[in-house]
Amino acid sequence: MALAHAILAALVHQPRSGYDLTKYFERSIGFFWNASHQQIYRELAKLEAQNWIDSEAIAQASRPDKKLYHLTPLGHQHLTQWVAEPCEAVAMKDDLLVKVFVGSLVSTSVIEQELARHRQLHSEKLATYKTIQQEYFQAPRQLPEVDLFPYLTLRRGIRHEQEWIDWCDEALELLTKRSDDKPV
Amino acid sequence: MALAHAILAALVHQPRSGYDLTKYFERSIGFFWNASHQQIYRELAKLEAQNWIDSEAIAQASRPDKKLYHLTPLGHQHLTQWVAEPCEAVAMKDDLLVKVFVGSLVSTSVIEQELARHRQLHSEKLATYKTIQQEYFQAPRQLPEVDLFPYLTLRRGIRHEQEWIDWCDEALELLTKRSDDKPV
DNA sequence: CGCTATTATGCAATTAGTTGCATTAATTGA
DNA sequence: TCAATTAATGCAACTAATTGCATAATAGCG
Repeated sequence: MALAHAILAALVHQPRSGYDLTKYFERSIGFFWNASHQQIYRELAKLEAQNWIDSEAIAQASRPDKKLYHLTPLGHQHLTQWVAEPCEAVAMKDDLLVKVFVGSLVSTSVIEQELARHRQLHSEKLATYKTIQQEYFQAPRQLPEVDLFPYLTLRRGIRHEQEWIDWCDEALELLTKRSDDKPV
Repeated sequence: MALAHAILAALVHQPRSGYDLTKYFERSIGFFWNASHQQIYRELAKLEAQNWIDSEAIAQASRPDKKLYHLTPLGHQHLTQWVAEPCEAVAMKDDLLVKVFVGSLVSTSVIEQELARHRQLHSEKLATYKTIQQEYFQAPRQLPEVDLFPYLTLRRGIRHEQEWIDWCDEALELLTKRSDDKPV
């Protein structure tokens, strides 16, 4: 049910259309919960049927019409309740690690290249996060509470990407040192 | 298709039964790819039908009989090919972060308690990983290549859990400092 | 005028994962 | 001897997610 709740969370401060939500799930909340537009539209229909959200048809002149979804009091209540519930720690699930685990099946350079590539991907993501941090969160201790929480999730993103980079470096160092010892 | 490949990976060095695999997915490879026994048995049937693995019936006196699954040359070939393919970075997906994101909906202490609880869960996991490290990987630079790769995945686990703990600490520090300023 | 991009919404099929239930056999401890 | 635990395997129903396809309207460019 977490997609449902992620959508409710995205509607707390403002109404959004399915399209808006799709965009929103490509940044912000999408940094730790992603969903395709197909998923989002399907879920919106369910949520509206349950009366956790309702929709407002907006006719637009310069663009196709849209439906703006608002959180209902019932939806707000359910979201609040869900936030207060404890949840389990999610387990890692990462195919790259499965590949590394049996990395001895292929040439070391294949793994090295893949690690270098992922290091690059993560450092790009880190740069994105750091830009957001600099633009919106200059003085975290002065933030109003509503903004402190999103800031904390951004901090998690930054730490996460940094951790990835550091691990890639450690792994690459160990692998390259080894291939120095045993050249092909 | 990654569960299929995770199973193949688990069978590279030795044959295992569905039950063995279930146990294996509770540790080792399961630290970064988990699966229930129902999933595993279903997948084993598929893999055998594709001839990527084959089974050997083992009659046991002191226990129920079992089926030992072996990787076939075809399965080995597909696994090797899959390992060599590049893969995408997996996005984070974590309900705790969704909850923190809209943490302002509930009392700060609710979030603080949840963060403290997760900090505990992650430090327990970290302790598990560190024990494994000490028992099996004393001298990483002297490891044969086959063991170096699993060691690298363990290192990732350790860094990951440490990163979680550090983030929880940072978050708790920011939240408690704030609640000092504005007591209820 | 036609092409591409953007905005906007959705259905259908398939694959992956979760949850609940079920069975058989032996071991161990009360 | 009975109950609980461990070893062992699996089906069925349901939910969640991915993939592929489809449509429609407008804007902007050449």
